[in-house]
Amino acid sequence: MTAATPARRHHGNRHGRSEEARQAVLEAADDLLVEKGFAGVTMEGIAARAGVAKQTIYRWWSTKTDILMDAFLQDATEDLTPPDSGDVARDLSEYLRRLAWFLGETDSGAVFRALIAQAQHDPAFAAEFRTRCLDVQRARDRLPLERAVRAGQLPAGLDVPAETDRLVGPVYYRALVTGEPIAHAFTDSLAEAFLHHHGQAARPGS
Amino acid sequence: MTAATPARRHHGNRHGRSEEARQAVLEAADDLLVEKGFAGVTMEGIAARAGVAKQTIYRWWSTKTDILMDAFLQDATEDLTPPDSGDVARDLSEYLRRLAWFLGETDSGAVFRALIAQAQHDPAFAAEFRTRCLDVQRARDRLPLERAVRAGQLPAGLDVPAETDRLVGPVYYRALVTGEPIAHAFTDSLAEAFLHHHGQAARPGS
Amino acid sequence: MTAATPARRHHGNRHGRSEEARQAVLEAADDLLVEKGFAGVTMEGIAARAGVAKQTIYRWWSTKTDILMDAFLQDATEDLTPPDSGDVARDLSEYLRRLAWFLGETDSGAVFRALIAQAQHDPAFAAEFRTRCLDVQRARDRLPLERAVRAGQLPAGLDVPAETDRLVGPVYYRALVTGEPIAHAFTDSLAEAFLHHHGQAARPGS
Amino acid sequence: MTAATPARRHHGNRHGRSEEARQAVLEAADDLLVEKGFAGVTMEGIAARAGVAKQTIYRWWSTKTDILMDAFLQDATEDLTPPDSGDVARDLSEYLRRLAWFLGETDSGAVFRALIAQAQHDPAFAAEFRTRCLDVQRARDRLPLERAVRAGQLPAGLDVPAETDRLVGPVYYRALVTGEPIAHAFTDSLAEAFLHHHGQAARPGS
DNA sequence: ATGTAAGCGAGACGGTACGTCCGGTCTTATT
DNA sequence: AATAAGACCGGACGTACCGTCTCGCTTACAT
Repeated sequence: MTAATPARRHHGNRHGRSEEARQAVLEAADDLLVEKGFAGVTMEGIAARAGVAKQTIYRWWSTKTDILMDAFLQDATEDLTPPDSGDVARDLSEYLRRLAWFLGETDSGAVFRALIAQAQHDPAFAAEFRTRCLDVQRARDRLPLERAVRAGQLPAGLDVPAETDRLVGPVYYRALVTGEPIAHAFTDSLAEAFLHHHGQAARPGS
Repeated sequence: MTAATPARRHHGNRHGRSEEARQAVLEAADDLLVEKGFAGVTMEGIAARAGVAKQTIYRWWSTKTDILMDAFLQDATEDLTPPDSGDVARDLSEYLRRLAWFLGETDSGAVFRALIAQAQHDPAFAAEFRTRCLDVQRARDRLPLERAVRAGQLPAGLDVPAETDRLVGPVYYRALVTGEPIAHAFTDSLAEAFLHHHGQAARPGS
Repeated sequence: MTAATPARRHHGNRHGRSEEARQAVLEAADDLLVEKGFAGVTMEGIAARAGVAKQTIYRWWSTKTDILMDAFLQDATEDLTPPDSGDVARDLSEYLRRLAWFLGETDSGAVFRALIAQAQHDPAFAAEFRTRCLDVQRARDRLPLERAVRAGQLPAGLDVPAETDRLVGPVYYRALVTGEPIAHAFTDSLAEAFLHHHGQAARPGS
Repeated sequence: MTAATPARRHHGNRHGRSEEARQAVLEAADDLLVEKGFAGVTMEGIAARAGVAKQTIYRWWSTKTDILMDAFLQDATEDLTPPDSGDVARDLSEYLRRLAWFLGETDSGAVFRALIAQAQHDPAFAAEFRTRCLDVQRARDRLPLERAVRAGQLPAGLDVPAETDRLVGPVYYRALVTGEPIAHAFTDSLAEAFLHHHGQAARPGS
């Protein structure tokens, strides 16, 4: 938590909510998802594991997916930050590998997949999810290409959002739809084909 | 319904199940999904709308997603058949357009997305879903490239499954993750980039 | 249960409810009232102790007091039947003693007091309680005087309901309001004063 | 309350409790009981209506019935004071009429009935209620007979408490149990029978 | 033709989780 | 030191579905 904050420890308080309770809820939700799967994430279960009253949960979140969104926002950045070596080829390739790992192997990635799944089931949630979570994620996904354009390594007129979708799309597809493990060869060749198509020769020693 | 079977109308039957009940259940599940969303699809609701006893549903299906899988298998082929004009460029482009439309606009597509979503939430279901539904779908997705290879329009050594994933991945990504409408320009340029990369010049008049 | 009915034992049934569940609920409610007091009678507690689902309770009863009414109706008659020796003085005296014992000492009496209490708190309940329980009880209370009138031991024009209230009123008052134990002397002198006032000399050997 | 205290309006106070808050709570509880019935009297509701913090209530009262007891003690005396004309017959008859009206028609009477009801549900409360409220009330109920004995209008050896219970018992019974309206004829004949039994002829012109 | 057995609509059952309400406790800032 | 405000934990409320069960009816085959 905010390291600056000294010992907290309070139950109920006129001014503001309990940070302790907030953390406990987010962690409980996260843990339950990983341990028992999405169906195992229940409001009752979260409350019990977090040692928190249901009312406290409903005071600050409206649904369990709302909680998972908060948990995701708190954790995702740690696991998934695009590298920035200055070399497009290397950065792109590395980022796609990292994205594949994030989506398929990490706890945050599991939360993310659960949220995307829920967005299929519930349009209202989908809208909120896109605003609060997905836009952040997509901005991260665009970073490698944006940097390369700024650095002059890619043409200035490049349609970065569309090109990003083409690059990361197959990775998400594998993670979400086929569920296959994603080998480095797969992501590397995605990067290579992209750079080749845009007149950027693959680096010899890649 | 199996056209051979004449008018049925029966309650109970020693030998074999009621085709009437089967159809009613599949349609009820489909309708509920479209009308009320995934959360609105409940066993009780299906039973009530189909005019069928819950026990009859449980006799033949184990979960509501099991029902939706049957509904999908019955409907999907009608909506999504790859074209076969003999021209790779034209067929590929057309198929990607059709896939985008299917995933984003049709009722069957909505069912498909719901099933993919459920596969995120439930690994056991995921396995069954992949065997029963996804493999069929992926086979369909591979058809254009497979035909082109057979016809000599693409190199014989092409890794068709991987290349297919790279082609359709961005379409699924748009449909499942971003939820954006998918313009023809997007799918067309996917096809074009693919053909260009494999030494197949885009047709002049495309 | 109707002793004639053979072995029952069923879970769910198109035709009619489970007698087993019904009994279990009534007994659980009764037991909880005696053991833990009125506040200890909760729908959850009844369900848990009866080994019954809450939904099953709500299917047949609307409130916990509704359950207690059924429990009362089933048990009260056993504990409280007016004697009929043919001698007014003896019967009246005996009945008042028995009534005092019933209200103050028995489990059924405790249920009855709880219901009267609830009737103070809830007018809608009061109406139903009076119709379903109290009228039965008052009819019982009137029996000794009615028999005496029929037997010619009391004047034919006697206002039996009003006289009954005057007789039993003090007993209920002691039981409900003061909570004091009710000595035989108290009820006996009630009977004696009543008979004396109506020109009926007290029996010598009472 | 303490009429001496001047105008107030304060939040917090170094010296003693807020008389304002006390009054507001008692009135809120009273009003809620009359408006919404016993179930509508909740600590939260009282606090909200009185514009008082829950903690303030809990500082001075332990339960909502504790509040209602205070409210009763504050109001009851106003509504129910035994008359003292010097004539037993008249005073007794008048007091029973007044008691019937108090129990059945007044707001204080409604509070009193609610407290008696609660005493059925909760033995601990019953004990406190009898000490703090009921003894006062019974003392009031005994007054007419006590005065008559002192004035020589009734025999000196009369068991006043028991006789009082016999007199008022039927009135409480009608008010609490049957819920019927209590006609003057009913109370008058109670008084008459009592006096007749104790050798006191009814006054001719009553 | 008739008995038997499987599938059927109906619906009660024991459960789990839902989202809400209230009870009582605690902390904070104010007066 | 007492107050208004209100967040906190706990637990009962009444509801919605879950998946299982029993029931009595309908039907088609196998006697």
